[in-house]
Amino acid sequence: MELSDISTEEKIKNAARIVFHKKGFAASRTRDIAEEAGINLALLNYYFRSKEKLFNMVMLETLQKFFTLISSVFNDLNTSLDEKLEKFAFNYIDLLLEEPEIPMFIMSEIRNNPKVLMQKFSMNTAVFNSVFFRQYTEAVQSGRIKDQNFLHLMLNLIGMSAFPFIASPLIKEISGTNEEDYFNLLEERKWLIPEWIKSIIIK
Amino acid sequence: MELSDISTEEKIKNAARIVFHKKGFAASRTRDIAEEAGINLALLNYYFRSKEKLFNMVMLETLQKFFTLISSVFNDLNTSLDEKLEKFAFNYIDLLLEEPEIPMFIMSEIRNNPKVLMQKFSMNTAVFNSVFFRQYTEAVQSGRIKDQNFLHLMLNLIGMSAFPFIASPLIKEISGTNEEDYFNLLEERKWLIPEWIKSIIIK
DNA sequence: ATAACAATTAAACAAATGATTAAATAAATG
DNA sequence: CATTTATTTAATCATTTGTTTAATTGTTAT
Repeated sequence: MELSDISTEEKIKNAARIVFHKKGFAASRTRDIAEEAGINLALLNYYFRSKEKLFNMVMLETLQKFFTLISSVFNDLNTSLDEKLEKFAFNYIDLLLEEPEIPMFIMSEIRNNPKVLMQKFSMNTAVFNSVFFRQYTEAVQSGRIKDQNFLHLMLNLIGMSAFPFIASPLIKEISGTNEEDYFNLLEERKWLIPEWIKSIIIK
Repeated sequence: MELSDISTEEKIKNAARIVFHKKGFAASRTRDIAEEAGINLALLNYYFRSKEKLFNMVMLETLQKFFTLISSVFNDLNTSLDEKLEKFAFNYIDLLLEEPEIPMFIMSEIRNNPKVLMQKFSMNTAVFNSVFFRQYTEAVQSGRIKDQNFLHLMLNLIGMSAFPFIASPLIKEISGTNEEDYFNLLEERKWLIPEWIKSIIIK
């Protein structure tokens, strides 16, 4: 019983993640999720109490994954500023190649739920109190890099990595690029983005 | 009658644009739109035949606005490559400061509707057969700038401009930046992005 | 002014959808 | 084995939501 319990519950959660990530909360039907999971509709409310509770669980795990990655790179005491740029682009794009819907999912859902879910994370610590931030500030003060708002760096680093996934359907359509070529382009960016960022911030 | 007809129809379309842009198709209720327009619910189906038709109209106008801007900058015969970078960042961010929801709206809706709406535009001409593209190719061949896929440039240019709007709620939340400071940051980017792009592509 | 047409409204309909129930089946326990 | 507990299912409920209808009001033209 133990095993099958976990199994069914996991099946639902996995299906919910797939459907919610792809279509967002409002466009996702509980029947879609039940079908995707291959289970009876009522089981969804048996294991989780409502569509909303199930969604919150998926959202929480997704944000967790995102911020765990950020924090582990940005708060590593053993890497330099440059190494952090390299590691972030590489690990983040790698993650998104496995789950390309994550950026769109997070951004589009947060525009509806303002800040409810966010506050459970110590995101400020992960980013703005990070070792990365300290190293950046020091590099500015020592005159090695330009004195630009740290937010610009974050927007450029995260944006350069995530935007190609967010805009993927549009870009593929207008450029006529196929799946494989687009994948190769993203692989290239793992190496190019750190170089680009460096050439942007260096004096 | 003429005047009030147009007025009511416009009221509905404006309300639809506001609601659809903010919440997307699936999360928008026809009743929301009617209320936003200050009209009776039935008038929505009287003037437009369905929620979907109304949505398509809004989507079409939004894409129109976006691609008109792109094309007018990228196909100007009287500006250089560098001037086009400057003009695009400036005009595009200016447009988005007035309607910040546009990027999120376009990207999130296109992930559901694959390519239906897109083909009505000559986007390929606006971007990949553009004067801009030709100037870029020539600059590469003459050895002035690096030989990198044109798509990287497009992703970086559009991404750097649009991503701050897409990620606005998330970034404001984790950085604790208020509305005014974020606005100033975006104003700064109108000037910074062209410089960044140049330093990325220059040899 | 009145007939014809257009615009507006309140009410209702029908389908979709999140949630619940009660019965059936499976598993665990003693 | 008998009983209790957990899981699963089919059917149903209640609400939401896009759309329609029928009546009312407003406008135009003869």
